[in-house]
Amino acid sequence: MSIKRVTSFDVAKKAGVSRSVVSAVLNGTPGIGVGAEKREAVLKAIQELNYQVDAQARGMKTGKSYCIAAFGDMRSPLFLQVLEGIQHACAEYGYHVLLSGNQNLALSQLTDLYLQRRIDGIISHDSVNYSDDGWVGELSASPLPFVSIEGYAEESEIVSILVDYSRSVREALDYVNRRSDVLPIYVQFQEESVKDNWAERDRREAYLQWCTDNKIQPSCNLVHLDDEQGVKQLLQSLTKSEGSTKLPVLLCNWSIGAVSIYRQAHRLGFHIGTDLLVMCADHTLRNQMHMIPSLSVMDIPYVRMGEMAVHAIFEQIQHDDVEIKANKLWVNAQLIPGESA
Amino acid sequence: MSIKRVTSFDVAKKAGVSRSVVSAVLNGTPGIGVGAEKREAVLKAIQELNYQVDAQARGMKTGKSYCIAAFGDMRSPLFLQVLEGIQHACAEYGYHVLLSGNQNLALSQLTDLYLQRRIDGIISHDSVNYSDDGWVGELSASPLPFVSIEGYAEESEIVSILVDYSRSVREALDYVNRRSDVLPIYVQFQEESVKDNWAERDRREAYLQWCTDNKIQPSCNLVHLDDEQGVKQLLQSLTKSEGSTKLPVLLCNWSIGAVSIYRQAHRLGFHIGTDLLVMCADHTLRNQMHMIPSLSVMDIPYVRMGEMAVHAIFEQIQHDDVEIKANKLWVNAQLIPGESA
DNA sequence: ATGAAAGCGCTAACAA
DNA sequence: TTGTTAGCGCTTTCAT
Repeated sequence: MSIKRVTSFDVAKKAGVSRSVVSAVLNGTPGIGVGAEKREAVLKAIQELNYQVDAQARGMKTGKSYCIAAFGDMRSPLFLQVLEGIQHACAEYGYHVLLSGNQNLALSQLTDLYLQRRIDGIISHDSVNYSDDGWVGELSASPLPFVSIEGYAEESEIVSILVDYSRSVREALDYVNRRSDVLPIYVQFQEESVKDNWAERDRREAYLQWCTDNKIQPSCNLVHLDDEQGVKQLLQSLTKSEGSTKLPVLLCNWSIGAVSIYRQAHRLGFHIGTDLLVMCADHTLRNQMHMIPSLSVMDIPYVRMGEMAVHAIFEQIQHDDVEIKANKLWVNAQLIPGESA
Repeated sequence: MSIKRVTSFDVAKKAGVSRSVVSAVLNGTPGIGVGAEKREAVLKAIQELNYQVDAQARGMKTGKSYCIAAFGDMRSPLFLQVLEGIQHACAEYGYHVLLSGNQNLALSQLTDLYLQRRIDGIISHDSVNYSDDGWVGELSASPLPFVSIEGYAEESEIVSILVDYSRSVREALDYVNRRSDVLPIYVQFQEESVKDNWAERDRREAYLQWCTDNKIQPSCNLVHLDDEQGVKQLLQSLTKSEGSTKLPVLLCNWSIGAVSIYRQAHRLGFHIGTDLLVMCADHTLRNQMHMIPSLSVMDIPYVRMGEMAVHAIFEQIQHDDVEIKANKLWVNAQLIPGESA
């Protein structure tokens, strides 16, 4: 037998009231008034006994667990930022966060978690092109609130927090364009596993549109992430057109691409920041300060996206009456200037 | 009223047995034999009804929650690695992870969490010099299993997972020393907020001892992290002694220090990897691949440390009989070679 | 080997 | 306004 737990009964006894009064004081149950002195007595007893409600017992009654599950790729540092936001926002609601890395846990198993733990909601950090029809189906069959971060962009049923990538590109371009005579060149790095998706399209098209608006001849380059030769050739092509007085600026979609560019520039003897500017439209690698010279990037506010997801979850929890509303929440990347552009 | 839950009663009814049999099948309760056919029937009913035990109800009976809490700095990418290990190992035990960032939650509040949620254990990711006497006291008063990662090194009561920093330095030195005629120079970066601690001492002393063993004149340098001048002077001092045929190797305690070194080397026109080698005795920044040239580092296996912490927790849970045992578990850093050394 | 029954601590409907 | 009571779903004696 373990140590005796302090229960609401003990509190009630000490305060000279019944357990329901204790419960009412704790939960502020509407429709039940509690006299001021009684309330004081209860509060005092709680203090003195160091009473804490048993979340499991409470959950048993209410059918809730006061927990939300966070699901994402445990190897991606971005997920930690998301978690930070989730944790922070949940704390405000008195909720806790149950971690569900997607290494060994498939999304479908989350349904079981829901059944076992009575999770009150799920926040999933997905890749930008992610969408799972099966999951959408399961979800619509259950009353479990769900919010995706970065995923399900084209699935209007699902609430998701999305980044306005078009805008991030425009802001980046406006930033580099503050210097006169720059020639922005877009570099879209690609990876086998990541197919073209709306985010890449948005960025590319924002670049093209911006060039049109600013009467600049666009140059859009697709390069595979491992393709060192490709980057090298791109850099060399810049030298050829050196006749132009314009300062070339490489704007790349992923900050990991900057590593390749720096590497080749280093080999070719180009000085980034003077011969050539570099700017990244995202900051996935979080290497802004680690690059030399430091990188100018558009930082994506993952922490805030985590917080927003929590608020969106609670909106679903509270208004379970079906309202017509936009299920997509958009956030903006923020410029972090560095020495590279 | 929400959707009716499938309970063990439903399963029992469908299988034509009583609830206790269902429970016995589920938990393999010792001392209770269940006939083969009955067992089959129960299993089949569970399948068909898609029954899942209610963790809260179970927890209520057993006094456990099948959850462990993970506590750490949500802004440090290292913590995510730890979480990955924790999550992974917990899954094997059928446990879940409750996240407790230390942003808004003080360690003392964890006690409340324990009372509320009946947490079965706590894993805390601490800084290397961390130790909180008050917490040690609270802990000894409660039966709550606790394991610290990187903290409480000098607190023999507490179980902690620690890194053998001496060894990481020796391995790094042996690695650079494979080339003939290198001159290893130790650089200890310092930060206001981080005082000298056992880990720094271990590294420094391992360096000095190694130099003695290898009959090399040691050079141990303390530099403040922001002290660009200091790094610059250090690099310049290397040129002066250029008369020596030895290739200087800077071994630094933190991989963040490499950024400063690269930056100054870049300014002074030194080529890292040829004029000068650089090696880091840890990999806190996780910038191995992002540096140009790529960095040689000793990587600390935080994922595994997380897993080990979970195993240590379960050892405490299972053997609650007090055994005499070593409370400190040591792990080794692993060499990741790069181009810098 | 199996079933009946007693709670775990809480909340909410109801009775006073 | 306050106290009584009936479960929530499970595990675990204790009888059978």
